[in-house]
Amino acid sequence: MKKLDRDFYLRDGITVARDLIGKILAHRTREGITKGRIVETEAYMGPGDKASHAYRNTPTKRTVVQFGEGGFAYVYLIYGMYYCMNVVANGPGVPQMALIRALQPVDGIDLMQKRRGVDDMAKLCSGPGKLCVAMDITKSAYGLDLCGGELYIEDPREADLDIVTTKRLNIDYADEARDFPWRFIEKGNPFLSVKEK
DNA sequence: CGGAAGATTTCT
DNA sequence: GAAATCTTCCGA
Repeated sequence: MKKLDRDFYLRDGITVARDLIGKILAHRTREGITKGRIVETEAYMGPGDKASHAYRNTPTKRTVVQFGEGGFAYVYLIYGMYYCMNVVANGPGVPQMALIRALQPVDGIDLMQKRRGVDDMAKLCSGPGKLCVAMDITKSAYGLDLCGGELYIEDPREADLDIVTTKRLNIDYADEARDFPWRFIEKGNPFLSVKEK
């Protein structure tokens, strides 16, 4: 299977987020390799997007990788308990990214079950915090090059995916940014973080 | 320098 | 519905 190359990431955050649907996220660790098919993402567009950590357009120790070149992993701790994995999009100086919200387990499922302490496939990676536990993505993955051999994304070249666009979740504080239609999911997929109504 | 709040999950 | 518990932002 072909790895996504740098050019894929050097586009705007919305395009990258939408195109990531159906791709395979892979993480190679000492214990073994885990892979998951991306079924849900959200785009965060930096300045002008109040839900983004880069809203103020000033790099901090935590967000500095967002301001670098696309194709790197942005991992951060949320609520002091869980990690969330993002893919940096666009070129240097443009803090846009795609948050990976849900995966469909593909490889290393026994490893995921062991890390999560859960057997139910549908609950292994159905949320940003969960999938990071299942894939063993922690701050040590911060800033990894997705074009490298440890953490990367493969392209299975699936055709005719049915992608649905919705509003983003859990950002009620972000005023008008709440209503931006920047969440992308594969229609009808049973591994989404929130079930379709 | 101190307090507040958040791109979440899990259990009651 | 609340707790767990870290990083960052903003006001004093």
